[in-house]
Amino acid sequence: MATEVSTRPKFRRLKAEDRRQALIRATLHCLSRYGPQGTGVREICRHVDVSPGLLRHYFEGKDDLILAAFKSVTAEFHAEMSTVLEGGAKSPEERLKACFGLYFSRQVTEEETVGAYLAFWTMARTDPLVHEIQRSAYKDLRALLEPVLGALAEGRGATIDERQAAIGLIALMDGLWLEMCLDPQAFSRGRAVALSWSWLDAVVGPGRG
Amino acid sequence: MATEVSTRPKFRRLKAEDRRQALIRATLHCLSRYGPQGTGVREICRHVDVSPGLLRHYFEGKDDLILAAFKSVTAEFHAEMSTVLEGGAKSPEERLKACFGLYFSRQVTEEETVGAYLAFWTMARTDPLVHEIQRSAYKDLRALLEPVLGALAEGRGATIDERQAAIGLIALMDGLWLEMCLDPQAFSRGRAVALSWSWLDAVVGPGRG
DNA sequence: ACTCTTATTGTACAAATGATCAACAAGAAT
DNA sequence: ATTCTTGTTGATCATTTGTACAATAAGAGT
Repeated sequence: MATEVSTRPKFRRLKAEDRRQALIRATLHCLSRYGPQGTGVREICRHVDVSPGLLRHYFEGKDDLILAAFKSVTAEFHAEMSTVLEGGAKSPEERLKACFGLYFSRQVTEEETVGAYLAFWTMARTDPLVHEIQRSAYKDLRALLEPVLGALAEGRGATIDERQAAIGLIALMDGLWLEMCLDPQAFSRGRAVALSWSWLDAVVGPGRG
Repeated sequence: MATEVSTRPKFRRLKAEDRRQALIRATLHCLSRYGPQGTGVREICRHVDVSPGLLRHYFEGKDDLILAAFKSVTAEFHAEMSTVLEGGAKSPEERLKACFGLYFSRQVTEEETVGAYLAFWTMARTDPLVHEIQRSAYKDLRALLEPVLGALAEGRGATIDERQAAIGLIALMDGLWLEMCLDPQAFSRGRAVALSWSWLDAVVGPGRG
């Protein structure tokens, strides 16, 4: 019997960007699942099967990692919202339907984001960097929604204040989303979507329902 | 010169309930101002000018204290909402106006509650006890709103699903409140109130505006 | 004055935290 | 094969955390 001298590698070297992404994903996972308390350097690195010391090779520290995670989340969300709301050919109704789908379906079901957002919002209150990300993410979403709402109103022969309508819709969606995450049994996903639609109908005039 | 033998007390003994309340208030203050990270046993007790050890005399531990703080907040909020929404003689419009006043004025201006709520919501995702408080607080608020919304609709000759309307209004208010707290410059308090009214008008039919 | 209850203190301990860094080895380049 | 770069390790440090507890003294009752 041959002595197993084939020393298999004790670890694998990953490309810088891959490792970064892995660490960020693990951070989001911990933040969502265990909250800020349970999101320690060791816990994060354990999820990537990596030594705690490695964190500092890719990030300046824990805070920097969490900041990067927030940036990642908002960027991804904005990208998805972009493709959904700027879909050129589709009608405003279709775009908004897809928007509601993003808001109420995936994020809630996977249950992988609420905890992270709660953590980010908490940090945004004391950390200027985090606050700025939150601020611009909100502004970007509003900017995406305004023209769609304008088009919807125009199509229905109504005149609205796009800015105000966007603010209202975002608040409604955020509120529904948050309460849905905090207690999934409070009301169904379908009701959240229906409430969003009825709000729209009320603001821009009823569609062909 | 008389030697100042008058040994003034090194500390004052307070009535149990007073000390409890003081500790709870300090906890909320820290939670709001510094976030969960900055809310340690030592920091809390420093705000009450009390030794760290005293905490365990009134509470089973830090978690118990925070739980008590959450109970306190929700109880106070419910009490205020009760007096405002159940005001017998007043019209539904007047009651809701007062409700908006509570939601958007005091809590936001003082800026003493967002941080606490974010912390509680975070805990609610992992701690069943906290989750139950959050759950019942939501249910209670909804129960307070439903009859008022029903009366408002009836007064305007409309028929609505009170439950659904309450869910929508709460979500809208929570969303507006949250975004207002996260970035006070995003929109004004007046706009938040106006948006709430326009939502109501849209749902139950326009009032004499 | 004296006693007695107990609110309050202050130190100390064990565990967990984020950060540090010298040593190691994987894998590409030669 | 050998060298070289650097991604990775793992033990360690200084703090900070929540908790425990024996000692102290405030303040009411007598």
